[in-house]
Amino acid sequence: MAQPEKPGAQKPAAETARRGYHHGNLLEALVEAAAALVAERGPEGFSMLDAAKACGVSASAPYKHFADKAALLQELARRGGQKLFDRLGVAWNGGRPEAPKAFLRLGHAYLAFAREEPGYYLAMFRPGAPPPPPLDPATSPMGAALAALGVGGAQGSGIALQIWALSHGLASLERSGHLPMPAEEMIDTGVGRLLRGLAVERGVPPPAAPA
Amino acid sequence: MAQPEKPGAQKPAAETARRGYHHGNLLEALVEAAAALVAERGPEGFSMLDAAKACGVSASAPYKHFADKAALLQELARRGGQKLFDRLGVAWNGGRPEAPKAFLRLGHAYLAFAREEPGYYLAMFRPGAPPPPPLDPATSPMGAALAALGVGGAQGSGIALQIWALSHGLASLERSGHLPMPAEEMIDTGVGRLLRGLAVERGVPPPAAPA
DNA sequence: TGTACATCAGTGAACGCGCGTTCACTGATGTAC
DNA sequence: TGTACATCAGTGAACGCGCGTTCACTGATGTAC
Repeated sequence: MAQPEKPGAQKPAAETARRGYHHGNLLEALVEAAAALVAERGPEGFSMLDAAKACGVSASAPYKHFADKAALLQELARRGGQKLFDRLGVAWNGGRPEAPKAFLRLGHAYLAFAREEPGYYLAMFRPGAPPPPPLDPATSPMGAALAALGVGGAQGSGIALQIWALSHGLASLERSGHLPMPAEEMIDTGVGRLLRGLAVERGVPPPAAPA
Repeated sequence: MAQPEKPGAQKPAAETARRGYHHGNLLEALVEAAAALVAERGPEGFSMLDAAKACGVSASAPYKHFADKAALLQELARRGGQKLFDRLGVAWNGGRPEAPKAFLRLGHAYLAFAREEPGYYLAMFRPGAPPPPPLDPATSPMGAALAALGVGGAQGSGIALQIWALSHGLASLERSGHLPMPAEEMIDTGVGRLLRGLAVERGVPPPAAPA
């Protein structure tokens, strides 16, 4: 499944470069091309033919690597989950053990992912995608992330889910052009308010608003 | 544009009922059919032919009322904006002048709209939809709503936008099956926390958590 | 009340297109001897 | 080092389909006289 990168094999602009009859790394190139196309036109606006064309390959070649179009999109979503999971983990660990800082970084990482990897992001949340078992750590990336962070499941205060929902909403609204101010600002004040609100709820002194 | 309802013209299951050569209210029926189809299969999974079929009409009939497919989807989004605007207004006014209550109702109304009118909701926020000028009250439904509520624009505390983003995120995550608990619960505690956090920020006594 | 006519919402056949997918094939690669 | 062969990632022609859209038409409706 995982194609190890050969040491000497640099490939800038991998999609268009062909090295002869065999492509060499068509599977990877197809995923990248799909991500770019989905980013451009949305999950439904992309076609197998376009992906093949972007890789400089005949229309039937992709079927040597993916059973059908749905399989390619699913792989895109799967990888998106992995990428997001990695980013969230780095962000969280970079902020621990200060909860406010960690949660803030989590939100920023989420926004950055949606912005920098729109193809993967859209593939993950496309309408009609097979819904994962809710927050099952085995299949849902956020489930895995939240579980790994020790804040998942239905048993907690819900603060992690609220920060996730806020981030997700901001990312979506930014994408569709509805936000009149930078999403980062909204995350900063929003996460601060959620955490301070939670502290008040629990009767502990609320953390100060960060600079 | 607005087709006044004839007093005696009851129309249960309007789409399928034909009264002869002329449909009588094809435009309305097409919009309703489109909403149902989009709800079922997503904004890209619906076709003009399906809409026509659902109305019991030939494939070319819709073009007497809409220039093309995009025009139908746009009309769907426009009406969705109107419906949402109406719901939000009712919710807000039903909670005023108590801000916590009003904001809570706002969030619930948003969730209810996404749940009960998924066709309109998806049409409004479909990827690739022409982005409205950000929160322009003239064209953006939320812009109009927020402006009417006196909380819009970039000048405020951003609390309205945060509640919107939280609601939007929860609605989207619920749709895609990612939420492990009822969205209403998350709204209740989330809005409470945001408002209490804002109060702390401003140095005023925070509102108690509602029952 | 009856006829002529303008209007216009519908029909249905036809088009061109792009897409997903198949299938028999062929060229390149690597391994066995 | 050289030849035979298995493997398999590619080709390219072909298919069937559904869709968006057009066009000349026709049936129903309402108004003028």
